[in-house]
Amino acid sequence: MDSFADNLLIWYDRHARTLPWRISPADGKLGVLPDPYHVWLSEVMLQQTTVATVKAYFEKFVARWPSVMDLAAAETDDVMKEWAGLGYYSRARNLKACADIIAAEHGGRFPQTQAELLKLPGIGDYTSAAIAAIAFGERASVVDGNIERVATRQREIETPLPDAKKDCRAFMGEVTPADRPGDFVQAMMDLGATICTPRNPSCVLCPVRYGCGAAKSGRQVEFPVKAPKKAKPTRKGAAFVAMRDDGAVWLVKREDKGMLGGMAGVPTTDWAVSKDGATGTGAAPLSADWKPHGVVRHTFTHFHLELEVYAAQTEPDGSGWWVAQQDLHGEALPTLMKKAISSVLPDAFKARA
DNA sequence: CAGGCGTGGAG
DNA sequence: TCTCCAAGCCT
Repeated sequence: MDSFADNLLIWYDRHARTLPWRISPADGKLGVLPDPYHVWLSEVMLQQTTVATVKAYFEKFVARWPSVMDLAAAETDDVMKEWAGLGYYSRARNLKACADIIAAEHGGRFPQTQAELLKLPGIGDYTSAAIAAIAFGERASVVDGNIERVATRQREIETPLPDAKKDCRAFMGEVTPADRPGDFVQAMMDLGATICTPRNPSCVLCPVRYGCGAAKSGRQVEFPVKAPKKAKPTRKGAAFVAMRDDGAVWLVKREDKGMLGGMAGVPTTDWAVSKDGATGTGAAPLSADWKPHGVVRHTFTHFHLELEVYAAQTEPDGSGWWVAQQDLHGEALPTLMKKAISSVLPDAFKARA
C-alpha cells in the first residue's frame, strides 16, 4: 500500500480544503457523495476562476436557487444579474440553458455518466469528468490546470501545453484508483492549489514528492511547458453615460453574442470590433452635449481596452431603461461598465447601508 | 483548431 | 505597472 493514490488520499484525508460545495473528509461522511447540483454549479463557476472569487457567488446562487429545478424556473435576466462580476458570461447563459434541459428532459436529475453530461451546454471534457467522478463516483479522466501541473512535474513531460494534455490524461489513467475516484481528483486539485503551486511549490510538504521527477531534478518551476503567448493589442472605444435630471442612468442590454454578451451597460461604440480610433462623440448613440470624463482602462483576456467616457444630461431614445443610482448594483453590469459609470458617478457603487 | 471570451489577486 | 494566471468551453 504505497501507491501514488494511497499517498495522496492519506494526505487528502488530513488536509482537504473545506469548501461550500464539498463534503469534506472532516465532515465524517465517508462515502457520501455531494449533491450533483452543487458540484455542477461550482465546477462551472470555477472554470478559469479562483476559488476565493467563486465562494461568495456559489453561496448566493444556492441560497436563491436551492435546486436545479429552481434555477430552471428562474428568469435568465436574474441569472445574469447574479453572475455579474464573475466574468465569462456565456457560462451563465449556458448554465441556465443546461438547467432548462435537465428540468425538461431529465426530470430534474443530472445524467450520471461523463458521456451523457458531456452533451449538455457549458459542460466540456473537464467538467463532465469532474461531475461524473465527484458526484457519481465514476472513474473518469479528469484533467484541469492543477492536474496538468502535477502530472507534468511528476513525469517531467517536456511537451508544451496544450499538446501535453493527452500525456496528462494518460498519467491520470495510470494513477486514478477504482475506489474513491472523486476524492482522488479533488485531492489532485487541492495538491495543485496548495502544494504543487505554479511558483514556489512546497515540495517538502508534498505527499507524492518521492515519485516526482521534477522534484528530483530540481526543475519544478520549468513545468508545465507552455506555448508562448501572443501579445495583447490595445483597442479603443467610447462609452456614454446619459443621465436624467433626477440622476438616473440610462442602460442598454448588450447583444447575446460577443464581448459581455447578454449583460447590461451604458451605450458604447463598437470597441469589440474596432481596432482603434472609433472614439469621439461623433460615434455617440445620440447627439447631446457630451462632456469627457477621462479614460477607463480595462484588460480582457485577449486585448487591452482604453474606453473614453462621456457624460451628458440627455433623453436617449431607442431600447433601454432608466435606473436610479441606488439601484445600479442590482443590474447585470460587468466590471468594465461599473468602472465606466463610477468614473462619472464615483459613489454609484459605494457600499450601501 | 486557434482564437474569442472576464476578472481580481499575487508577485 | 505589468505579467501571469484560476477547477475551460465553444466555434
